Amino acid sequence: MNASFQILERIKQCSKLRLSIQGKSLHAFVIKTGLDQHLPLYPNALIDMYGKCGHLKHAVKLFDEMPDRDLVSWASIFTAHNQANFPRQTLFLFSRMLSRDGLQPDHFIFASLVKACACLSASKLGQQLHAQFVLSRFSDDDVVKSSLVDFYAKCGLPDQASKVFHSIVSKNVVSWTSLVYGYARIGRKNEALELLHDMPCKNVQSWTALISGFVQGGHCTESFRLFNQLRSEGIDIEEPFVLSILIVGSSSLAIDVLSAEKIFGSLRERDVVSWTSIIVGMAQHGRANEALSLYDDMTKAGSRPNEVTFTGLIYACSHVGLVEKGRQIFESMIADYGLSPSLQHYTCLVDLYSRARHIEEAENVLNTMPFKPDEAAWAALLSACSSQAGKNETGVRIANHLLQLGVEDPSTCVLMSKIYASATMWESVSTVRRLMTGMESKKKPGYSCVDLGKENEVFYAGETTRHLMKDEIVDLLKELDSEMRKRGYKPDTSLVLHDMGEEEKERQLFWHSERLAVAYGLLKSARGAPIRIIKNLRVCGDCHTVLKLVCSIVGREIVVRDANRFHHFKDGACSCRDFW
DNA sequence: GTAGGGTTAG
Repeated sequence: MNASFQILERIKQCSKLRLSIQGKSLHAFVIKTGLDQHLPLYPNALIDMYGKCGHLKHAVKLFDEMPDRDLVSWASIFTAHNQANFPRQTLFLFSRMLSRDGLQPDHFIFASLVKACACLSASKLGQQLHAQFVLSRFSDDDVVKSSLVDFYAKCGLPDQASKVFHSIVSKNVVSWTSLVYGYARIGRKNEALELLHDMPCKNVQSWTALISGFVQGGHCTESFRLFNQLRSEGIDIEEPFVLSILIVGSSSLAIDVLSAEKIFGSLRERDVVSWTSIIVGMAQHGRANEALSLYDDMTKAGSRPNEVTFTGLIYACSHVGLVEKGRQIFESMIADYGLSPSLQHYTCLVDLYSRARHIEEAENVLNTMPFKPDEAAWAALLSACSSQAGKNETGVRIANHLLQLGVEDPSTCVLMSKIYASATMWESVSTVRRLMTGMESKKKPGYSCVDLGKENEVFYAGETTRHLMKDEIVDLLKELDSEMRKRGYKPDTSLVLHDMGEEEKERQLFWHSERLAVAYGLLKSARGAPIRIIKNLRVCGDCHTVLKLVCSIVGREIVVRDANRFHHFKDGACSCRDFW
């Protein structure tokens, strides 16, 4: 019996230290010696070990072969999926746990489920779990509470996070840090800093959480100011972790002083994450050639790219129409690096082909890839069909398919409606319009934030805006409008949903938040400086046209980060090449 | 005495 417990101890060590090779040989040993027949608690410890060492498949295999699974088995398999970044699968498996094994969650299960919800920002489900947890006999558990703090922080609900936080009996660095992150993410700087100040146990991670919270929430200027402040106070934060975040932060601002390239250049040691950060940053800004040449440097420097690196690279190729290069990179990822492409990689590949108008190839990828294509993947192809003459038949087929599948993104609806309209399928057009009206009522209010370095100003859509400089803003927008019309601009009202006259629809467009923000930026920023806008939703088609015209009329660069990507408007064109 | 949970990067 002693020997069994010794083996167990060693398996635990392997989990903890992520020693997958030793773990595997222990597994082999257990089978060879027949210990698996006697070993108590077999194979939960092995499932945990495989999960922690990143061998999800092995963990799942052992789990599936188990005749009787207990809560520990389920908790281990949930953690394995969370760690492999499959939070959806965790939640799916939970429903199986209830239905198949009839087990009720304990505190371990609650914690891993809440974590999955946090990863997905699944606020409704997470709150349901919270309610269930409160009613359970585990409601005193501090770790679950801590996971809830993180969950609310990631969902952008710091007040809820704080409520749970204060109910924690023995608060530790994890619970504190989660709340700091929550405040930072939503831009509540003073609260974040105060909390950090009061924190008895702060470490490098806490500072990092603060900075990354600001970056994630789009408050990039703030994160740099903080970074400088911390440096001047002698706090040791020059570790690759923070710098990687700052590379992301600086590439989302496209600023000069501490630009991503500069930070990257100053790194003493470059790991796969810092290389990937700079590559992704370049790719997002449409600077594909720089991204590709950095990739060359990376491999020459002996750093091994991973899945995320490849996402960035294919994305980069896709933006400049380097179809062949993108395909090669995709293949090299599998053949040279032994990585298995995820749904996201396939979606990037579809995007690559679609943007280059290689519609058959794109459709072929969708039909043969080992994943069920999601809405984003179909939408990439649909977009190509709608902008290419003669591809309407394919477009209609895909739109029909999407209609059956269920659509969630209004921009997909816009594409579908375009396709149906050009096929004169009016009945389908109105079906899609009805769908969109339903979405409209659920839509978050759109806003744009103009970043002027020292200050930020947020604008919401609509003429009720009560801004001190409203008159100046409107005058400038009118002036720009008439100049744009001289250059052939015709408002595209096809995306305005409300049932109203054409003129009224144009008025709606005129008051879109990004225009107000750009006008204010033009009035307030230093001459010649780029105007930087952060928008919570996607830029609409009409605003995209307007911004292209405005940048050439005023001779200024306009950078918009919307919900999906960056748009660099310069000399009448956009870095997204009108495909977003 | 035995196994499972929560913070920060791309």
